[in-house]
Amino acid sequence: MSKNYHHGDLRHALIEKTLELVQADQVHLVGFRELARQLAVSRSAPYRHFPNVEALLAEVARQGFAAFVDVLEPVATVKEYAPEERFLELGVTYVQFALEHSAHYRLMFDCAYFKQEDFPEVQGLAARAFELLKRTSSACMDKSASDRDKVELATVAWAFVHGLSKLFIDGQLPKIKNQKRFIRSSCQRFVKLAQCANE
Amino acid sequence: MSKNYHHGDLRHALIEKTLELVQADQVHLVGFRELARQLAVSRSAPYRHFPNVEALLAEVARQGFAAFVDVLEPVATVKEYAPEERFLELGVTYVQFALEHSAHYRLMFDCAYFKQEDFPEVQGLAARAFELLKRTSSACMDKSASDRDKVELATVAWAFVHGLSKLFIDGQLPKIKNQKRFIRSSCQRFVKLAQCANE
DNA sequence: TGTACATCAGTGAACGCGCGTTCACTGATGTAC
DNA sequence: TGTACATCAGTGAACGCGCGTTCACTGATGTAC
Repeated sequence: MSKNYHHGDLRHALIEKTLELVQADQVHLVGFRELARQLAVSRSAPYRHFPNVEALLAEVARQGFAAFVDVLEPVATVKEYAPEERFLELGVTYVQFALEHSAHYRLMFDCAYFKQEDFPEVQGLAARAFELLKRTSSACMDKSASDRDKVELATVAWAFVHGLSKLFIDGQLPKIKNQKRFIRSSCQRFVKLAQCANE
Repeated sequence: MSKNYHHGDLRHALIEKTLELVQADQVHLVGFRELARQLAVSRSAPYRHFPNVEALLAEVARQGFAAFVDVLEPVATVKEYAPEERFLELGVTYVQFALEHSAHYRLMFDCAYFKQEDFPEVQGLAARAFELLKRTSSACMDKSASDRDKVELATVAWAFVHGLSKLFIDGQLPKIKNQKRFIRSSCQRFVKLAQCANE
């Protein structure tokens, strides 16, 4: 494989470079010209792999969601856990994924980058993630709980983990010493909420 | 005041138009040229009022934070309320402000628009808002609670209201029938959490 | 094993566009006398 | 009350820039015979 002409795996390189720029708070630089420049490739080369920038961003988000579901699903299905334990671990896993893959997380949930409705595969994966959350939180409720209540609890839980992730990622929190410990303990507080909801 | 030459209050008009575009999910259109076009004014007119677009966005955010603090502060200082009541009302007020002023809220908390560290006045107002939240949530805790615990509870509360606001604003929630009622009831659930934290 | 050919991935020039910003200018407004 | 002048807010032409996108092209790779 020649080093000068055929890049080898430009498609993959475009995706990686995009993540790198997002991570470095430089989304405004994500564009075919700039990417081509940074990858030392001609301006028009990216068009071999994506019809336009939006499609590239959507593909990155899709991969992010796929990885997200892959990480959450096993946690949501551990049979040995009690419902509250599963709920807790799912929350912790959610926030940790967001922090470890912050560039992905940003692209996944910031509607400014691409129109989710134009990419049904992305929507499908996002819906699966929410379903996992709903199923796991619902398992902590009384069997008599209405579907409306279940959706509400899932939404409240989602708001919490999403908000926490966003504040961390955007650097808006006052410094916290032991981040992992903080995430776990705040999620623990949160699970109690589900128990209160039954009362 | 001539209608054709002197605009009258271009500064104000620029701010309003910016909010209008953000509200309509068209932040990408916010720029001096486009604003000038929409306000039927020459390209260079905006420079009479702001040195650059970032300064305009920061000013809009500053006004947003000022209004935010103005709305939260009275709620946080109602003496007739019990601590838990104040905490609850503050949360409800927070989310309602975010939804009623969603364009402002976006500019206030999305770090992509301008560098907050370059605008100390904005930072100061943001810090005041967090202080209000911290003071109000702390009042619900045992007197023996450490400052660390107080910051933690405030952060958890912030994560929740911020996450809920963001999900609503970005249209990522499944449809909810009675939005106001939902906000109140989920904040109520949340306040119980503060009580649990004392146990 | 060698050659001919199809295919694929990247090139580089070119088009048109919108942006930010500067600058000498001018019309409108307010103020001093 | 009227005039002269300073000041302010907007004009419009111009500069340079980076972007997305198209298009005819060519070098590299793989495959069939």
